[in-house]
Amino acid sequence: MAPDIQAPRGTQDILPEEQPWWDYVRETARRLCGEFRYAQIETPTFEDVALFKRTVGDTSDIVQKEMYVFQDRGDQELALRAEGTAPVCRAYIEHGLHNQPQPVRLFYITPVYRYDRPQAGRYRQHHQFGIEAIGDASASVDAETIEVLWRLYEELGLTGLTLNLNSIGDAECRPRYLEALRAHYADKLDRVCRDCQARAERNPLRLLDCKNPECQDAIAGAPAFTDFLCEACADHFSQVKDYVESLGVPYVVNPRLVRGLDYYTRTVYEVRPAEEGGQSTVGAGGRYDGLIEQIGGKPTPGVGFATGIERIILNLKRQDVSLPAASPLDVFVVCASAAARVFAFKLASDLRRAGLSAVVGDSQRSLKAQMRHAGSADATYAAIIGDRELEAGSVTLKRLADGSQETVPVGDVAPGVRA
RNA sequence: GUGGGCGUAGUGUAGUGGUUAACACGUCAGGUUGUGGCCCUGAAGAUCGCGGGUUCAAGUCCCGUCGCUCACCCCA
Repeated sequence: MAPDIQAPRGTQDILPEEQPWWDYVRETARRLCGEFRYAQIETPTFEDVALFKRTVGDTSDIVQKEMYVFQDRGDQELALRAEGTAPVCRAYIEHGLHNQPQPVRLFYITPVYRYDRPQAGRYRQHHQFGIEAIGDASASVDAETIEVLWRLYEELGLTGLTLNLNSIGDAECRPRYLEALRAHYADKLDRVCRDCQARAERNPLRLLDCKNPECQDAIAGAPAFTDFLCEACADHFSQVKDYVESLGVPYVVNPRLVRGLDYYTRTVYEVRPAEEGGQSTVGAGGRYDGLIEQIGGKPTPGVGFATGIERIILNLKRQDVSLPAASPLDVFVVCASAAARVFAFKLASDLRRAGLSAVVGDSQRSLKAQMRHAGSADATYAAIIGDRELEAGSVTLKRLADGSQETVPVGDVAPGVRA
C-alpha cells in the first residue's frame, strides 16, 4: 500500500530493524572521538545561504544546482545544511572558540541536504559523521584526522579500502599551477568534452578528474600539482605523508584527486572501497586554511573529514560484517486474565526499576498466543501469571531456551532472572 | 540536469490480453481442559504505484506522471 503522500524523493525512513546498523556506526564513531578527544557540536539544520556560497564556492555544483534554498517569512535567504564544515567554522568564530586551547577538536553526526538525482548510496538527505580540528596548521593534525577516519573503518570491520592522498597547494602556489594547467590545455580545448571546456575557464582543477574517454589523453599529459607546490606546501605534504606512514595506514598519492569544494588547501584525501562503482567514495576530507577568514574570522587553519553513514552501512552489508549482538528481552509477562494483567503490569514495572527489560502480553489473547509472542520477541524468560499464581502471589518463571520452569514468589522474579 | 531498467498483499516473488490475481515468509485465530520454538488447519491482507489511452476484454500493450534502480554529472 502506498500512502497518498510518500516520503520525498531521495529521503528514507530508517525503520527499527535498520537502527542496529546506525547505532553500530554512531557508537563506534563516538567512542573513537572520545579516544581522540573530539567533542560533539550541533549546528542548525539551515543557515544563511551566503555561508555556503562563500566557502564551498559559487561555481561548485553544490551551490549551483544542489542546494535546498528557501526564503523564510522574513525574506531571509536560507539553505538547508549542504555540508558540515562551514557551519562548524561559523560556530567557531561566533562563539570565540579561538580563546580555547588550539586546536579545537569537534565532531558532528548530522543530516546533510543536496538536491541531486538519487541512486544507490546517494540521497537528498543523507547523514555524515565528520570531525574538524581548527586552529593548528601542523601536518600532524592532518594525519590525526586521517587516523580517526581510518580507525573508524577499521573498528567497524570494513576492509579493502584505499586512501588517496594529494596536495592542492595554497594561495601562493596554486595560481602558478593553474597557469601551467591552462597552458597545457590551451591547444587541446577542441579535443576535450564540453564540460571540460567550461571547466578550463571556471574551475580548472576539476579538469583533472574528468572521466570522459576523450579527455584522458589531456589528463595523462597534464602537469601534476605536486611538482608545482611552493616550498612550504611541499614540506607540509611530505610531513603529512611521513606521519601517515608512521601510522601504518596504506595510501596512494593520487595527483588527480581534487575536491568539489573550493575551500580546500594543501592536503586533500579520499577513502574508497575496493568495490568501485558510481558513488564509491565513503569518506573524504582535507585542509581548509582560508575558510575561517573567508567568513569573517581571523586567519585560522583547519582540517577535517566527513564520511557518509549510509555509504558506510552499504559497505558493511556488502562485506557481511556482523553486528554486535542486540540485548535480549529479559522477561515477557504472560497474563491469563484481566485481573492477572493488573498484577502483571505492576510486576513488569518493578522489573524495569530493577534494571531488567520487560514487556506485558495482551490478556485478551490466549496463553498460547502470548507464549508465541514471547518466543518471537526472543525473550529470555516468560513470566506466567494465571489464577493460581494470582491467588498465591507467585509467578511461574519459564526459561524459554530449555523450557524449564518453576513457580516462585513475586519478589524472587528479578533475582531469578539475573541468576 | 542526461540516458537505460523496473514498480503485483507488510516482505520476496509467480502471473507476458480473456472467468472470483497465485505462492512463500510474515501477521492473526484454532489444533479441548493454563504454556512458545517444529508440524497441521483456517482467516485477514492487493482498487496489480497513480492518471489517461488502445481493445469486445489490460496486471499483461501505448503515453504521461510519481517513485525505485543503474550509468553519467557530482558528491558522503
